[in-house]
Amino acid sequence: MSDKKVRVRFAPSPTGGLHLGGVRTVLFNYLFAKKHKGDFILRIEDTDQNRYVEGAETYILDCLQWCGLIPDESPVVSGPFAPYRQSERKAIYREYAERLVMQGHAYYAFDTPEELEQNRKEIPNFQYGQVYRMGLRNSLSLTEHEVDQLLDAKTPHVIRIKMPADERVSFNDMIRGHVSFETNQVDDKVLLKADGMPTYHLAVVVDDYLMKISHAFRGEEWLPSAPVHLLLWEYLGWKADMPQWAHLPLILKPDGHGKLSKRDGARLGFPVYAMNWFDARTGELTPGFRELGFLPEAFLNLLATLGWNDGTDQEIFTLDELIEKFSLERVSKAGAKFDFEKAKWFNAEWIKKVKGERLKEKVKTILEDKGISVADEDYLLKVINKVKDRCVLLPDFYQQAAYFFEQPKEYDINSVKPKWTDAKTEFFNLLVDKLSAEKAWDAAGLEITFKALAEDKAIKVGELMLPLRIMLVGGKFGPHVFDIAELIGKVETIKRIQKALELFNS
RNA sequence: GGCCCGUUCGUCUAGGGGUUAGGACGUUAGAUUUUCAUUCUAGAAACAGGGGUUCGAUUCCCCUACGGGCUACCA
Repeated sequence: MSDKKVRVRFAPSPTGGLHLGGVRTVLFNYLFAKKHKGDFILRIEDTDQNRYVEGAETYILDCLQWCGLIPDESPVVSGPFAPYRQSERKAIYREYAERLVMQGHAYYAFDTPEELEQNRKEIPNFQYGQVYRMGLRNSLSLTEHEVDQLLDAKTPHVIRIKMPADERVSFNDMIRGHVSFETNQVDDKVLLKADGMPTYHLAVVVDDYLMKISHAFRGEEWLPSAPVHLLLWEYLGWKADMPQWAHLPLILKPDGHGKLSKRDGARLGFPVYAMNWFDARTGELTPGFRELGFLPEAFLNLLATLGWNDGTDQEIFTLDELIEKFSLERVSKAGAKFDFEKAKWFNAEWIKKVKGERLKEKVKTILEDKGISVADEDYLLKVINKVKDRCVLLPDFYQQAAYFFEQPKEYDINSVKPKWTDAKTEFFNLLVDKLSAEKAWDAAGLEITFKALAEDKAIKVGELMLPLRIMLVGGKFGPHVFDIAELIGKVETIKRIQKALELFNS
């Protein structure tokens, strides 16, 4: 690695929500940058007017915010290489494209999209390149005079790279090692579109150069266009400054085949986007990990271990640990199928690991959204610490915590009724008296009182525990019953027993 | 079709010329929990196939198969 400052960039196009794979690319960029005390830049690649979606850029920003992966330079924080939106850099690219034309490494092409479409249909394996370009309308096949005329008449045209014949371009990928391509196999990619906007190919090279990017991470789907980019770096005379590349393995569908897509999430019932994405045009809402109840720590953790490991058995990592331990040599080459079950496991682990305090605001919101008012935050914290080990997703806190704040709405009566007896009614009536007289109100003391009375009445404790649970909780779940009684307090405990007693006896 | 990349339990993966091929999720069985979950213990479960190289290959090489990606004036 050279001694130049590490600068990496995440360069999404604002066309919709941020996909799992996108966030993982951000993560790896971020980890690499922070590990090497470098800069992490966010650059918006909005060169396609047609696919631009309102709100997508804000979404990306919010998403990075949620994950805690904050860029050092971006359209909003700015920096020495602004602007960071390619649409605002439009004028820059033309100059370089023209330069390539002058040097003979690129040329004007006047073919209409329809003509090309026609060719692709009629000629098997049609490629705009070596074989066919002289038969098409461009500044290579036309005379200088004809070209000037077309240009003067403002004929719509693009600029294409002229792929050289019979060359082998190769480079060293940080993940894959040596990769090489035959130039004859690559077509003359469009560099500058008819609307004057650059394509990704030109823009990424120009901006990576201008923004002094040292290492470039992107998905494996970009590997086939690497030779184009490589040649561009060379032709523009920047080869010495070319970033080192790393093509990340893809995240695949859990079942069938192919890249994981938004559709798969809907089909298989799990999120694919980081956060909810609402498409104003279609009115469609695509669910996200955040809203489903994932902690950002867990989300990042599961993404990090999808294609990377530290060589030990450790699976749970904090962001700081990831920064410390991350290394590209340990990124795997093969694509990984996404496993939502394991994703949930990561979240459960993080809910257990994290301090109750960290969960307070989130749980409060969940409860309040369900109409439960949370006045006492210390009490909430106690409740959270009692039940957090039983929650996989944040919304699970509703079921696990609601009964600490209000009487059960529903009772699992069927678990009690068949074995209900008058003796039990008598027991609980006596219990109410005993509890009323209880001085100290703590779980251990309550349990002693309860068991003593049971023995006195000659009823098996086991016969009484479940009814008491149903009385306090409403169902067969939750922590130790006496812990619950202690927390909800004397008055509430007695109230619930009395109310349930009426229900059981009606 | 062409080009490129890849291939260890169902899934994520560790390992690496000589190992009882390790871990995790999930799954199965059991223990603990007078509920449920947690936790704990145990079990089933993998080197795609064929050729080389080698004393020895799952590991290195080649081929095949399979999987994936790209093949737009999209990124």
